[in-house]
Amino acid sequence: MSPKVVDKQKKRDKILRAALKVFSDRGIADFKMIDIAKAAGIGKGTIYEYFSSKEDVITGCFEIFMHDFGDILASGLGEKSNPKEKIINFFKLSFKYFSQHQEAMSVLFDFWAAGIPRKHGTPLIPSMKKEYFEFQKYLAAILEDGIKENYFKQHDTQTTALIILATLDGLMFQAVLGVIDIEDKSLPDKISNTLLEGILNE
Amino acid sequence: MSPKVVDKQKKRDKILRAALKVFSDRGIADFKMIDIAKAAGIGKGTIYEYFSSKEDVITGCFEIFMHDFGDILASGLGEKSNPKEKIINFFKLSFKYFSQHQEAMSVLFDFWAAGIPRKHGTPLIPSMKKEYFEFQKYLAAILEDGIKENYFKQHDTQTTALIILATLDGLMFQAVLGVIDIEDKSLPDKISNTLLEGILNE
Amino acid sequence: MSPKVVDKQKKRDKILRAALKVFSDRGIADFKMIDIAKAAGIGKGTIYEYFSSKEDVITGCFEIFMHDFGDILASGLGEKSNPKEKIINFFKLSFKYFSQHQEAMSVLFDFWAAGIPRKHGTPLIPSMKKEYFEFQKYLAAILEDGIKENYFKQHDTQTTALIILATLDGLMFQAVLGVIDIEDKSLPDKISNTLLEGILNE
Amino acid sequence: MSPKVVDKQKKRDKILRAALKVFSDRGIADFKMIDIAKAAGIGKGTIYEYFSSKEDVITGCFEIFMHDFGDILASGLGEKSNPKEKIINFFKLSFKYFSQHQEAMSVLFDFWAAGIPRKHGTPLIPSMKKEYFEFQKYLAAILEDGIKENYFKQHDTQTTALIILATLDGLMFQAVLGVIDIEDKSLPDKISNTLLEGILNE
DNA sequence: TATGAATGAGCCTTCATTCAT
DNA sequence: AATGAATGAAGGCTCATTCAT
Repeated sequence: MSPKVVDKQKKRDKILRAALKVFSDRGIADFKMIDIAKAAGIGKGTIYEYFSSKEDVITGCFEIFMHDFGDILASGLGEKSNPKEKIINFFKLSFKYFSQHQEAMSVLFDFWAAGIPRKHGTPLIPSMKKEYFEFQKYLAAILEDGIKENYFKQHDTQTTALIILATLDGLMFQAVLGVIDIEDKSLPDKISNTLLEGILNE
Repeated sequence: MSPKVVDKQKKRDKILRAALKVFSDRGIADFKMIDIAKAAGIGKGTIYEYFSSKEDVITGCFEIFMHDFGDILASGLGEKSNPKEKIINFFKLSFKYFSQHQEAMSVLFDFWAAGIPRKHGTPLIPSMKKEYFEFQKYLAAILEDGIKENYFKQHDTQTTALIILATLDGLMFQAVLGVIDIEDKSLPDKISNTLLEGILNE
Repeated sequence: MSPKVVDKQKKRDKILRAALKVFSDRGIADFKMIDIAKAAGIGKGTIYEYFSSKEDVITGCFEIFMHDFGDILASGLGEKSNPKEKIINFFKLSFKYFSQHQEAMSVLFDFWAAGIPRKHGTPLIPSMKKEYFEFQKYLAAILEDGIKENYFKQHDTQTTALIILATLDGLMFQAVLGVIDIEDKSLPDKISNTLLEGILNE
Repeated sequence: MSPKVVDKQKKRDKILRAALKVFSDRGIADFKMIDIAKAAGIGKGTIYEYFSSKEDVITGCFEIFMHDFGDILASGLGEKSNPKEKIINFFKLSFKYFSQHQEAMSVLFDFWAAGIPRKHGTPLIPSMKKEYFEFQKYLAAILEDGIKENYFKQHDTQTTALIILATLDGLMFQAVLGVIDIEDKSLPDKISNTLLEGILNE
């Protein structure tokens, strides 16, 4: 009488975790649906019980990635009171997340490429710009607070926020390439020294 | 040496220019060989007279892109004597290049994604890391000069070079997304103020 | 004998009625098992408690269709004594049936196509020819009676029966296409005038 | 310099002939694209150089079928002057065509089923009704001529035309089922005797 | 040298059927 | 008995690549 009961959300999540692993190993440009099925230990057709298409898996994967990353940031948010420390902490938390989720790091740039608007067709991840603004807002708020607290000079916080984000993004790419090591504990301070001195009040 | 060779080279280049346009419009993940043939105004089979495979076109395209970009940097290299100006100039020249080659900007991140090493298979652009080191060397040399000239503090120039590169890369991504405008003439100074103050000697 | 068996039969019938509706809406070539389940208000798997396969549902559906249609004919059989009226009545009863079962009308030609013998494989409805002979027998008997009663000329009743059946079938197709309207009460007489005059005794 | 030249129209036609054969052998509901490729002696992908989809092949096949059949009718059109003979000739020509194109006969009823309008989706052959009206027009014109020539009684020629068409269609179905034999030379006269006497002027 | 018709490997997706609950 | 989650066989279609012209 009662059919098999499955936690749909949980299984969807399980598939997405498998997908992330596959994306990381083969790249979004190259993976096959069967790869994900195998990685998730399920049949090929089962994926389509939870996702409508290949693209839907990619999009879903981006969403949990953003969600996870957002959680990490939120969890470490209130820890520091010094505004400069907060920014450094942003780098530290980011490094920590990607250090713990190596797969996410490789995939990040596939996501980027998939988020770029094109003359032809809709990008796979149309929400990329919106997501970017969220991060900008997050950092700009910290900078604004820093100015209010007289810790930072008066300056264009929106642009600085973008520059900080740009640096993080670029560093993540270097990490993926193997040019830098995000486990290197001295890195956040070096970044801070290069990036933030210009906006400090003497 | 013979005119035939020159012609071959010229046509190969023509195809690559067409390819870059196509990559920009559709993304490297999505383009078809026929797109390039149409864009180049030639037959589908003709591409294979100049390239051994689809991958070969992508790789070739990355090469002319790097070559072009290198030329721009080299051409503007000697213009400034002030080390800080040299770094700012690096951003200015980069912005100028991508401003003049909008297609290249969209494709940049496809190239990035194609350069990431994977657990499975060889990346499409295996030379990415090597190229990255070239840029690092270029910037580190400027920074070292700046230290010798007592313009910059003593500091870890290799890491600073990477941070500067990271920022440029990240900003390019923002430009592609439409978050920043690289035509904005105030941008290089803002970047310099945020990035370089920390390493300036008072 | 036991109530269970009756229930089984009843539910099987319910599924077949739902199937007929689905066949009508989507065509036999296009329907899915899930469509029938939904139309019957049951689970997908439940169909397989009553039918061994998709083909079995189609066959079963054809059977109830023939059964229903046969009932209609049998019920109206004895009403007329005039042989010509009996033939006209055959058309009238057929039109009445399909008028009351619009779904059956659309499906009729799917059944036809499914009844055609092929070089490759067995037709879905192998009994089509046998069923056809039943109708031929039914009509030929009426015609033979008419000859005995001196109402009809001596003629090849078997062939005439087939011609009458052919005309009915063809008209049903026109009705499905929307070329004729089987509700049109003048139609049976027009048919009779065209079809039967040739065999009437002056 | 000059590429391979192919008579696109001829090859398209070749594929359609192969398709008709396949439809006949397996039915439209059951055939695979690879069947057609094999029957045409070409590769699977080649079909898609000439047709956009599986459906497009079916539609194209219906078109050449109608074209061929129209040609047969047109070729035998003027041969008879007696209006009754013209109608009989219509049957004779139809029988001749299907006798010479056995494949077309089996497929006819697949086409029919594919022409039926459905509540869900567009029929594969939406032009079926339009085609039907052409035949009706063709026969009604012959009947009208017969009336003018005082050969036929005044009567509803449109309906008679439909009844004649209906009979032909139904007979073709019987032929496919193997109930009648269209090679039987006595058949057209029997049909005429049953069908047309009622509209003859005594 | 240039071409585009031909090809088939390969992959996404569907859906009839199964079976654990 | 009833269910619907799971499955994988199957097939339509794409497109990089080849090669006859």
